[in-house]
Amino acid sequence: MNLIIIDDDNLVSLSLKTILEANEDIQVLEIGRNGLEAVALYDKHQPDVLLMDIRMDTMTGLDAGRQILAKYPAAKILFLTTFSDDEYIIQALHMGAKGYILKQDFESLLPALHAVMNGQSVFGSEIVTKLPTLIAHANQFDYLAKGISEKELDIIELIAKGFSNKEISEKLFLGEGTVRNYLSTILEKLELRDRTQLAVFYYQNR
Amino acid sequence: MNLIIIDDDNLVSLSLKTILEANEDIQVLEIGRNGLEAVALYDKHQPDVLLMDIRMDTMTGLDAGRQILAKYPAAKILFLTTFSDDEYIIQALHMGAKGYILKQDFESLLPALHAVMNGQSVFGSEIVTKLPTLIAHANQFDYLAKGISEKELDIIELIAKGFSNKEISEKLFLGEGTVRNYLSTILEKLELRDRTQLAVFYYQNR
DNA sequence: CTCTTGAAATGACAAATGTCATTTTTCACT
DNA sequence: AGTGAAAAATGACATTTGTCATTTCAAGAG
Repeated sequence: MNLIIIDDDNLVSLSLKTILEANEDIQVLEIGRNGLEAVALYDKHQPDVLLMDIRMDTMTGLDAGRQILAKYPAAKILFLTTFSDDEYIIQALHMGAKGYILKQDFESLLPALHAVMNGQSVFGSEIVTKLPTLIAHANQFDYLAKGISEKELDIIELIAKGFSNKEISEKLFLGEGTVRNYLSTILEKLELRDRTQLAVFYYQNR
Repeated sequence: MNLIIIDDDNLVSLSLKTILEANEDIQVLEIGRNGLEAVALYDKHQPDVLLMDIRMDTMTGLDAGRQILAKYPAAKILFLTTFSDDEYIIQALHMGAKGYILKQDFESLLPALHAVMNGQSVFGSEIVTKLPTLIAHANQFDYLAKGISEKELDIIELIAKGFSNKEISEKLFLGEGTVRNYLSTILEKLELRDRTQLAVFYYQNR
């Protein structure tokens, strides 16, 4: 099995190489230090599996992965992560990575590699348990980008829980009319018509 | 590595056993034919990994898995499936299964087992790609169970898209008042107060 | 044919909602 | 203290929404 290892910490790459090559059927073709090198090296060798750190300086592992998969859709990419970088997991999944496991977990690496080699996807179990909630929190709509203030966001969230203007005004210590005004501007900013559409929007963008 | 295999098709179990035991470090302790036997056999042997079909006659693999995990939280259960039984995947995940792979995929089985043995979770890649949508569609609320009719369901869906009563009445060729009446009874059945709460309910239960 | 039943409609009403122009309050800044 | 700009409130208004009692209509059962 041919591998390429990418990690910005040379020590990590080298120890991985040593550990893995102790196994006779594994060959580490080359080692890279960042996303750019990952793309180049993949192009050069087209290894069976690409073992890559996710957070690196020059180019993140995700970007590199995307580029590689664009060119080689069948590429098998296994991400290494120091601790569970929650934010990246979904993206990695969505991108088409074959797995996501902890660096520390030396013994797991070998079987994981074999599994990936055979077309499976492998995830550390801590990660799998988190998956449902992670997916839920992904794809968040960026309200702030649309010029929506903190207070407006509060109101959006309360509407998305089904509260009436009156209830919202009480919770936020505002006049009911004020809440109505806020809602009015929110609707305008998001180009929606009424509170129900707002609730729908809220749930469809997350 | 000690295994127990559960499958209602004896032929499957036996061929699996043969294939796996060709590998010297694997022992199949015993074979079972349904969920009940799975629980009993797990109790008896407490194997390293339990390899189990998901859909079986007497007791489904999921139920068996749940019972086993209740008693042995560290149990490693790897589900086998004929084709991608979409409905079960989420449940299996949520239950704490260590994996979910296709029966046909003989070569994958061995590395998958080793990965599981080492604390990873393994999934066929077809399954991983589906995951996001699957999770979205899981947890569907059973409207029919609450005595909600087809037409009422239509209306719920339209409200959950943000349409007004007028718009709904046009789409459904009903009077606007009729739509209001329908909504009224829907709200009562689901113990909600207004259309916004209905939309919220809709999105939170799926 | 009549009776029953359920779907669809009507009309009337109170309450909630959304819009808009205007005012009051607050608070930071000089 | 005085000024300007947000933030919050007010009041008036049209519209939508939800509730309820009642009516209409069609289809199937007897």
